[in-house]
Amino acid sequence: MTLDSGQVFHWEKHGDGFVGTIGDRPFYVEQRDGKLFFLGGKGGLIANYFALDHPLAEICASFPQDAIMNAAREFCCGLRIIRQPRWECLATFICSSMKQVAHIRQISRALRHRYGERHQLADIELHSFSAAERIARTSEAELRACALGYRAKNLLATARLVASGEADLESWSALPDDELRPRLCALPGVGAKVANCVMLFAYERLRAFPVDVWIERILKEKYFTRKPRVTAQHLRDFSATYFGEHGGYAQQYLFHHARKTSSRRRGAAARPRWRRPRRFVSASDVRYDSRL
DNA sequence: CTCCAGGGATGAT
DNA sequence: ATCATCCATGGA
Repeated sequence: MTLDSGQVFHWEKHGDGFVGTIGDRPFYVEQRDGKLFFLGGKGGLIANYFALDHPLAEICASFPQDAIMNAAREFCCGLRIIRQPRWECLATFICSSMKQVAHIRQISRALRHRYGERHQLADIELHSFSAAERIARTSEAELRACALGYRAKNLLATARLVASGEADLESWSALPDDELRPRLCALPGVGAKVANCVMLFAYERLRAFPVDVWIERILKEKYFTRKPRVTAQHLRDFSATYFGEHGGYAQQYLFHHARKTSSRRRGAAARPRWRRPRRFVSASDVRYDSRL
């Protein structure tokens, strides 16, 4: 559920699990019987990436108690906000504007296969995400060949700022939210929404509350029912306070629940419901399995 | 076929 | 501050 929730776009289904890279290390991961089995690299890296130390029960308890939030909380049981590498997260969300999740995955794949490093894991071939330095050396025309469209110019310009060190994404982790956000928004192709996504998914700012078309629809239809003319300012103030200290988590639960249960998706209602695990997977549940 | 998607930059009120 | 328009592409 975590890897299919629209926060990260490069993990691909393989057998009963997923293959992908954490930084520059290839992994296969598979959740089975309340444990997380893996192949490749070290378990500690996985536990950190999947944020298995986040106190999920406490976080979910901090969400507001209302009908919409309760439904999302139950539907998304076990979903975590993971710790993504900064550049990888920033680059993919620059590419995300006016794109469906399925196509963002396609763009991520095109960039990785063209500019990422190739890895071998057992008989599986996979590519890590393209370094900023590598993308900075390409051209806008070449990026457009990856189906980036008008986003190519922004990705290239931001890659060059990051590669040159002018935008030092790692050192920015020490900044408070109200200084980090304007730094991100100053990058080409980064506005309020993408900045909040990067803060939430790559800087562990769990209050950051990205408002995309789905969340805006939920806020207006469910929380501001029959109140036309809600200003963007009002929506910002509301989402910044109402959902509490882990507002970003709440936002991800609302997003994933809405996307997976939307009546527009054929057969969504007939889909078998997620079963609540006996307890959340934690860092002590990570198992290496060479047979995988 | 049509509709719309995890938006941002720019310029006009 | 709020709004209109343009920007490319392909999934549903």
